Amino acid sequence: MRPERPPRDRRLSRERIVGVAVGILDAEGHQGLSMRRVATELGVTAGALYWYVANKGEMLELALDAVLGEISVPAPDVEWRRALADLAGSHRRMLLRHPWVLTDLAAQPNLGPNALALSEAGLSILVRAGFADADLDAALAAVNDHVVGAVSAELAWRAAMGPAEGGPQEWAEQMDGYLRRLRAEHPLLAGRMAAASGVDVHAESERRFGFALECLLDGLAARLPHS
Amino acid sequence: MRPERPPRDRRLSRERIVGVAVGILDAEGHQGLSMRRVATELGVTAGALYWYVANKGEMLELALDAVLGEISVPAPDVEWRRALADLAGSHRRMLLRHPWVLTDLAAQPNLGPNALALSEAGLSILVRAGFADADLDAALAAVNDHVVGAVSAELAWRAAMGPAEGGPQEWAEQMDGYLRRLRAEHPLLAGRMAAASGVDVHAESERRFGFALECLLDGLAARLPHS
DNA sequence: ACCTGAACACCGTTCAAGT
DNA sequence: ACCTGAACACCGTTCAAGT
Repeated sequence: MRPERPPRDRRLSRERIVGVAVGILDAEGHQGLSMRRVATELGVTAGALYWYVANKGEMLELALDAVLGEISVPAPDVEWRRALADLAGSHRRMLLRHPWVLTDLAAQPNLGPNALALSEAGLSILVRAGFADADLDAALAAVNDHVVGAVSAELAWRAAMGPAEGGPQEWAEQMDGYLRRLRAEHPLLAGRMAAASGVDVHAESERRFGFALECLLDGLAARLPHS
Repeated sequence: MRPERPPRDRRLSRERIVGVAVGILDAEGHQGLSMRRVATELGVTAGALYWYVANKGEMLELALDAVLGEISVPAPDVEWRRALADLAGSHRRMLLRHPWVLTDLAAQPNLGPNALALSEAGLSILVRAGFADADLDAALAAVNDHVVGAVSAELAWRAAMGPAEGGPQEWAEQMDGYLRRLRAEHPLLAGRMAAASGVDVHAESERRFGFALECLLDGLAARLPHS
């Protein structure tokens, strides 16, 4: 009990900065992240960060590449369809852990070391499958795009279900009136929303993710040069 | 020449507000949008906006639904694969016109009238194709996710190519050193990047978009109940 | 080399007060 | 009903000055 806390490296560093940045982003999203907040969390003044980082944008780039490192690359002897599905699954789980990444992906160029390693891993799987040249690029893009798009939709769905404030009763009444109007103008959608009201968002999202991925893999397999 | 300008409705309205908001977002992205900026562009004080709009978030929601209305829905007698491809294409072009939408889609629930109409249109095409129940949802999600993911990747690519400041010479030298290091650690990626250096980003993005979409449609067709 | 403290030019939002 | 003007609590970023 002698030292109140272990001194734990009072010294600043890029690593420590992006560490707390990722922590804040995970907990509170982009809204909660400010240079001043990161600084105080490190027991330091805002201006001090600019010794290690050019600006907020660079800090975000570093945070982005840091979490890209969490994606696990399948072993090189796994069959290509399985390997691609595993890679996509790991990619998806990482995006669900760090939802703020999606907002960055659309804007930032994203050329950090982990991003490059990830692309190389995807390419090697598709080369093993038999793809080459322009189709190789298109195939990798197809899988990556599906992951990004699917997680984007899953998060939006979760956010739409989230604000169940005022008890489920008020929400149900509000939804009831909403559905009644909907049934008149958009009958198909109303039917699907009614069917979706009881499902587990997480499980259903995972099912849809797999469904589209299998469609995609079937389509890719059919386009293999000599098969 | 008598009146300096036509009086053009000095009165504020939700419509006029989201109109200039969309204009600013198109021209300068999320970074350029502020309540104060919108206000001065309307010749008014920032506080005045709060009479028509609860906060910045609501203004963004309205802007999002406004541009969703630009997507054109194919006629109900078009064959389903063609109809789905047309709808996806129109969706894609709208996202390329308003890149800021992608940042919103990941966060905002997006349940405005135009969003609902769009979902209904997609569902009706897939019902016509023969899908039902859970597969119907998954099929629609698959197509939408592909559009969102593909445009996201296209914009990131364009942004990465964009900052060709200091002349193409400096950029080429920088890229040269980069590629040399890349060739050692990531040979496949280095090869693809070299091959991509001369291509037209717009045309190649469109090709990849179509490639993955055809893969997806093949996969969907194979999963039709009785075919 | 590394950090503080203060400043600058911004934000979103609220709200009395005017008309 | 609709808008102003001022205020509040924030931002990112810079930069002299300290150590």
